[in-house]
Amino acid sequence: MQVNLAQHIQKYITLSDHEIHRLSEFTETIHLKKKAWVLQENSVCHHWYFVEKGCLRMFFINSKGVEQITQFALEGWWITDFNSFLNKVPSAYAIQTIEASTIVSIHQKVLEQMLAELPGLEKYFRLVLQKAVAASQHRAKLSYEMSKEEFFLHFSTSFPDFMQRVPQYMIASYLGLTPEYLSELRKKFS
Amino acid sequence: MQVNLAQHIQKYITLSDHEIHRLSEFTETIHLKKKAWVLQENSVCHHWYFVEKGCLRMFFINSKGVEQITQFALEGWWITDFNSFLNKVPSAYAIQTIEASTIVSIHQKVLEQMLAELPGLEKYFRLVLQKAVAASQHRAKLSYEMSKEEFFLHFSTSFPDFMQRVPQYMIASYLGLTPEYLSELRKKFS
DNA sequence: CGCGGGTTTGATGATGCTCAAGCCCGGTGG
DNA sequence: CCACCGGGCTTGAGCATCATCAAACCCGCG
Repeated sequence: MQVNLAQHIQKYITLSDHEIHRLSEFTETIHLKKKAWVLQENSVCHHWYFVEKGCLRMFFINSKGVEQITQFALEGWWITDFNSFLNKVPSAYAIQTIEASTIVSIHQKVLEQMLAELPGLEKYFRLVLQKAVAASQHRAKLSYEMSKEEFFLHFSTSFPDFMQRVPQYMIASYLGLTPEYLSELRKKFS
Repeated sequence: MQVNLAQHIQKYITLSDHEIHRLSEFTETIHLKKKAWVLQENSVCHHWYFVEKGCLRMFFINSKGVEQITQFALEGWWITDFNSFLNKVPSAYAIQTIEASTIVSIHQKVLEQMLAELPGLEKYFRLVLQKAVAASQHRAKLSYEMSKEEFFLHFSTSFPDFMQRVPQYMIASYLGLTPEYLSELRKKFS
């Protein structure tokens, strides 16, 4: 699966040829292999990343020294640490590829320049952010109303393909449960 | 405490007199008393609400029939159910005032009209949404890394004034713990 | 073929919920 | 002005969910 950024934008707004051209100048397309670092912990996250192909994870190291995944990003998703991105403070997170991936990166300052020059793009980013907030509201609701068992079941029936795509311990981390307990649940529902 | 919408916008972008004027025509300012309904469960949430004064809560009824609060909105915050707002589907949430409040409401269609006519405002909403995503990332991180006890302590030291402002059972609901357990924690740290 | 990361298994235990009861206190009606 | 009422907060016992820890197992890869 492959998602081109310009095509993705055109699902939300119409772009002129000029805009498409300028877009490619403001952004940088990067090919990465498996387990490559996109963002190191403690460095400022100056970029916002769009996944054209592959899969990323964002995580931090918790007080017990364990990697805690807070987000995945698949084809067609944007990802960044907004606190670091907006306030230029060191990020508490790391971002890493799970598979070989192609991502489009845009620097925070360049984003603002681009939007100043191509204000028509503002709408696209607003719409993308609206969807992101909708998604995070939905996820918060699920975590309020479901037990870990229900959450696991919901996730595995909603995204069976994704379950195959990434290692179990990453799913466990994202779902906020231990690999041992995930294993128990898998057994229970197999 | 009172926050005027136009002033709030001007913390992010500059507005012309014309824009300020048009803004007031596209929006509606509403005065509500305590426990007034802003959004009823199962109705479509056509509006996005800005709190000028007072305090709102957004909640749903969980499988046990208990109100589960997912968000508060204080002065200077926007609130809506984005899934309902964007997709025009009935909302799973209700929104209600906690105190007598003044809110500014904008209809989804009117928002799009307004932004088409006043594209300079796109940037404001993008920035507001970026901050909203940053906040939800932060909250998700806290819920991953903290026990309920730590989460309670963090919240009560971060927002001591807010703890006074709303009933305890609402704080408990928002923090995802039972009133009984909150009471136990309060005792422990008093 | 052996190593090592990932997964499984099972015993033990803590966190935080449920349920039932009592208490406190502000509001309302007599 | 007082008695009562009821919503919210507290207390405590018992218990479920899910984590921790240790060990074994599995299997792909060097």
